[in-house]
Amino acid sequence: MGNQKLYKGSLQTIILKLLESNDKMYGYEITQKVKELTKGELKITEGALYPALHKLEADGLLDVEVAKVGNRLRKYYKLTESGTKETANKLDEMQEFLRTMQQLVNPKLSLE
Amino acid sequence: MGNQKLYKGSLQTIILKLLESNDKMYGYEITQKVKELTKGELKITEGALYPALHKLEADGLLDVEVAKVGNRLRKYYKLTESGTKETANKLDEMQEFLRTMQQLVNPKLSLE
DNA sequence: CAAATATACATAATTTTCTTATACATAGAA
DNA sequence: TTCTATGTATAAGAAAATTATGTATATTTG
Repeated sequence: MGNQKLYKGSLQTIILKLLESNDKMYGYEITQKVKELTKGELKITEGALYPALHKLEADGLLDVEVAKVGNRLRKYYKLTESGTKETANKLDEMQEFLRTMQQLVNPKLSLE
Repeated sequence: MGNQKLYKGSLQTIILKLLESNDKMYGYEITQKVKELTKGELKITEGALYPALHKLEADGLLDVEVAKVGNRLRKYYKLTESGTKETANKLDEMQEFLRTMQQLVNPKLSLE
């Protein structure tokens, strides 16, 4: 907590992208994967993650499948068909955002 | 309206960066400059812009100077000393964000 | 000349998306 | 046995937008 350098709105994109790469994942696994990929720089908090997963599911972008491992619950999420499409859209939007920020922050680069 | 592709939290950085490049600007001018630099892709709405300017001013990052042009008001904003420092911080954070997103979205690239 | 558009500021209600704190429960390590 | 890890969840509140108005002057266009 407290070290968040993420702009708001990017969490959905991260979740979707991870599910595109990893087929199915559960919540806790996502938090660990993000920590690993960013070498600890970024920590996804549960308070942000679970509501986001629930929303993506409610919006029909994710399917959920409950598994019991030992005596504990896991909820595996995977992309639906429309989730796969939306992932592509979100990634495009992110590229667009990066380009836009580049134009604003370093206009010289876009002249050539 | 409606075409916003900005992640929340990036508007402050944009404003600060523009003021770093242009010394002093007024609100409407900022909206036009952003439109120009992004070739119309990005439109800063007043409902976001003016509260953001007021907050930056309240936080001591901007100074304001009211000018009368014809019969109309203009409020010119410029960076204070601490605003200049904060601009550097915000730009660093943005670079950090870009790197983090790169690690998450295209992990292959960060291997080399 | 009238009407539409551009210039210029502002705020209020609402929504989205976080942070922070709390809660519950099992499993493993110290 | 206590601390940490694993695993999910929600509630209160804050931050930062969107959307919709409101007010006023200046300019362009039909």
